[in-house]
Amino acid sequence: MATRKSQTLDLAILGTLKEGELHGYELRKRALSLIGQVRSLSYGSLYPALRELTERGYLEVDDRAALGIRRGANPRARIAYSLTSAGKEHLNSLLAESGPKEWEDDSFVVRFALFSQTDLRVRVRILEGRHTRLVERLETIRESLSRGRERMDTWTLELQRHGEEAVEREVRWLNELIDNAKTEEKEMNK
Amino acid sequence: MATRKSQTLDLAILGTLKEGELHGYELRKRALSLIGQVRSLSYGSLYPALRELTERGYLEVDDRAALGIRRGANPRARIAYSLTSAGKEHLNSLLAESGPKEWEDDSFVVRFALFSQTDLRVRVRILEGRHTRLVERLETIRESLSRGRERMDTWTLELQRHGEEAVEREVRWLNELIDNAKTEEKEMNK
DNA sequence: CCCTGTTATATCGTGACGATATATCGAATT
DNA sequence: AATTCGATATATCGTCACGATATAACAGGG
Repeated sequence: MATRKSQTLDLAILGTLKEGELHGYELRKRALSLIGQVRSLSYGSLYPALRELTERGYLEVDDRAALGIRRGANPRARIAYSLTSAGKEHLNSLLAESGPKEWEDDSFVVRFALFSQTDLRVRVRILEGRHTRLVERLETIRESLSRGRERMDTWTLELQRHGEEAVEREVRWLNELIDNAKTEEKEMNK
Repeated sequence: MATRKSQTLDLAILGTLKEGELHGYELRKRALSLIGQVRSLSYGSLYPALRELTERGYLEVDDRAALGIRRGANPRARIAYSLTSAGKEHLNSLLAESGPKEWEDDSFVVRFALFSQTDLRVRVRILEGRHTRLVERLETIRESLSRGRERMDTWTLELQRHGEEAVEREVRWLNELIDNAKTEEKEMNK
């Protein structure tokens, strides 16, 4: 059994499927509207993933259309996938656990898009993790900027400057979100 | 002979090597300072690329250190790579030609970082190409924003909003750069 | 009743890269 | 002077992700 890696893709699929059963084609579109900004999602990744998640018991297949016959022959069969209860559990544990590379662009965006299904405390943890990561990146950039200053190519410099700005913006954005979340947290504890 | 695809990597390597001979390890660091923001560059990609570029005659190897003996056995051998004249030509043609996917993040960043070696007219073309591409992306985002409005998840919405802003900024940035370039162009024609 | 575009599932080859091995050197640390 | 440790440096291999592509059914405009 081809063991895939990317938990990110699993998350995206399971998270999208949380709101009801879907067939592959539609699933892809929905998932892309979540994560399309930073990731692509080709069928070459999607269908193998769907198959494996089914094998593992996280997904259930309801293929009324293509019952039994002509597997793999008839497109337009509309094979509907839905979460099993094990699948829901798995989704929850994925949402709660902190995987490796949790703060990478891909992973963060997916987790963020699924925030409405995520516990408030976990949300804060994810936001803060991303924050730390970005501040680190900012330091790296600034260091390289001050180190090079005179020696560096004009255009490389300009690129770096622009990159710095973008990261700064995202840090500020995160700050706001973290503030909001913490306020919300306090109000719930009252 | 393993034929690689990515012209982007070729560009990065040749462009970095334009300023003088380097060995792999150092080359990687320099190249990363150019494109590190958007791309990673692992040895698993770098060394095969170096080998192939050498085979194609674009690179020349000057391994004083590891002359003849113990190939592949001795690290620290400091194998220095430098551009051949064919390599310089190839670099120039890569810079001038418009490859497929010219406006992807990766490709654009590399081409931008090498602007000091790029003809002014080509610079403008690249900037404008990138501009069009981003405006398209912006339209897609906006469309999806207005289509969903009420129906869409709060967090997905917020993510999209933030993404929109980032793209808008980059468009403005490009506008400035294009203006500058065009001004420069006119002054040269006087 | 074509023709074109969209919906839909599915697979395959391969290129890219993470992980890892190996080894040397310089500079602290003891 | 011995020893540790991190940085320097080259190299390869297995495998995963995905682009490209095939197939075909359907809707609807002309």
